[in-house]
Amino acid sequence: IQNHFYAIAAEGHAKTSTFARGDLKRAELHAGDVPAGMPLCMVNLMNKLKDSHHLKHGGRMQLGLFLKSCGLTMEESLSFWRDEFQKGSVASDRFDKQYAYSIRHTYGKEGRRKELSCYGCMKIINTTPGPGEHHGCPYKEFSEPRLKQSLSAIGVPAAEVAPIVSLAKENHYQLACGRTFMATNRTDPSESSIVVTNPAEYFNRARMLRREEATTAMDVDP
RNA sequence: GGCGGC
DNA sequence: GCCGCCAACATA
Ligand code: SF4
Repeated sequence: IQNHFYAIAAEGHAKTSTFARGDLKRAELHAGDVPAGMPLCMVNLMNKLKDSHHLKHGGRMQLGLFLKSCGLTMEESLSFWRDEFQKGSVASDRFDKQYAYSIRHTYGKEGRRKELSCYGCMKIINTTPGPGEHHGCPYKEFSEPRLKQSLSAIGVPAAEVAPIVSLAKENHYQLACGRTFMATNRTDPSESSIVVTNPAEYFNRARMLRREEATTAMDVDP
């Protein structure tokens, strides 16, 4: 038996399955900052974006819908992408013509007016990035040295890197990702393993845990 | 990125 | 070259 991601929702309709909308704010993404608690696939896209000031279509979809589910409003998303692309070779007038419509569309403000939500892990894992693309799941796509380096970079303790890489090598990507979650968050000790199914849920739950920790710390030290 | 229109 | 429209999810 493996603990599922929603194991905490023991109550009647505590309802975490359709993970609550996150509360990520535009200000947390300033200056190319990568907010703590993001899964490796999204950290990777954030880094590539801040590095090259651009992402191909697949990357924009994967990261854009993720940020939306993390809580960015449409205005915040437009601001974020416009500013980031503007640091590269896409001036704001070209951005408005070439990229803004698609963002409004995912927020249900154009065409059929239907909102989209974050890709699930299955879809991301089953997508293979081509040359110059950085979407997809790092636990599947990265070479072993690169995965090790990336895990260290997001704060996984040295002793935890090997077991995670091992899970990834056995093609247990979502388990590897769950183990990374456990290695970088104060999870319930009763959880022996975690299968990550959705990146936004990963992030929103990481923030919940950090918030809980911050408030309990304040209670102890008033 | 795909489809479509001029 | 200009432009519009689309995709996701879980759930019964
Ligand atoms: S398992 Fe899911 S969340 Fe974790 S890196 Fe892969 S796709 Fe992203």
